[in-house]
Amino acid sequence: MSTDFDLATFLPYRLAYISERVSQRLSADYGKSHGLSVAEWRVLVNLQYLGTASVRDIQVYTNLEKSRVSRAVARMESAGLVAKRAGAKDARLVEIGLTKKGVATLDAILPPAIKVERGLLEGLSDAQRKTFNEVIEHFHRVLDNDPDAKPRYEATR
Amino acid sequence: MSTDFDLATFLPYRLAYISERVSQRLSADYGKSHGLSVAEWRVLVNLQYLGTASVRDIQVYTNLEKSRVSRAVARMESAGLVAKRAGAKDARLVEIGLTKKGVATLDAILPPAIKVERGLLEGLSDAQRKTFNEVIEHFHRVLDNDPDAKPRYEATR
DNA sequence: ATTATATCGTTGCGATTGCAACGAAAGTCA
DNA sequence: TGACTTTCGTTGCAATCGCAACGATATAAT
Repeated sequence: MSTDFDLATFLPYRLAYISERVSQRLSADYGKSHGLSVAEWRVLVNLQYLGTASVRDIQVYTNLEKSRVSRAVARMESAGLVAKRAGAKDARLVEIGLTKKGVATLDAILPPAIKVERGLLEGLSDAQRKTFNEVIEHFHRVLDNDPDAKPRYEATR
Repeated sequence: MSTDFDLATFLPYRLAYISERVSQRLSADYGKSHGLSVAEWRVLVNLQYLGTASVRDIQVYTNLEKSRVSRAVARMESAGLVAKRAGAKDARLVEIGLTKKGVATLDAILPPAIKVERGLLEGLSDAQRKTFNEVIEHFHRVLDNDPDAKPRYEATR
């Protein structure tokens, strides 16, 4: 029977497409200039926000799979951007923090990213921005109540 | 100096996160039941929409890299979902079309996907939906005018 | 016609991914 | 204390990815 279906107007596709495009634009800055991957970018940014964090912390905040975080951190350690040491209280945890070089990289990388975001939001009214955020939050709530969806913050994945 | 920066409120991250979550929810349906990847799902859906298409057509419509399309089509051919034959007019092109099995799979896969979309959009006012689409379109326009962004439809990539 | 250029689809390659399994280190309960 | 369970981070593995290079075909230029 196959109903006529246009991918271009399909919400999940539209979300994926705009998301990819924005992400690609961001990495045009931090990828070229500093050779960072998306995962590494997210980890870097979160370390600044969290100060010191375990792999698990980062995993939750960045919504990245834990082996991806682990490997991103390993690469960044080799690159001298972060430092790792065994947890003081809990030896299972690893305390990860930014090095000076990491902070410097962050300071070089963050402004252009913020600039891109500003460029995207410019020209929108406050009402439009507000509604946009409300709608996204609505999507999340729908998924929160959907047993087949992944939880918003997942412990182990 | 590192300004305080919260990833959670950063637009590109919010887009990536909701997009991932929705996509994950979708594939919970078509992935489990039919073993399809995201690429294969998009190709399948577009073949129904386009009728017969070349790799290049699909590449443009689905916004997937061409080798990804090529491999997705190859896998789907092995699975008996699509049929390939050399182009009649232009021998460089490949004419790809759905088989009966492909159509049947599509008919099994599309309704749940549409249902998920409906669930997401339910509870929103028409005004909210309209604004949401306008905002996304605005993002695209900003990127269209950004020389560092990837074109909306790219010829070869 | 011949040469040069462009397009299409596939494939080799190295890198990255997610998943599952694992050892190490807490935590729980008797 | 000792046995069992849970949590944390890493790693092996197979699958997938994007990029670049390629052969094949078509188009353009002279």
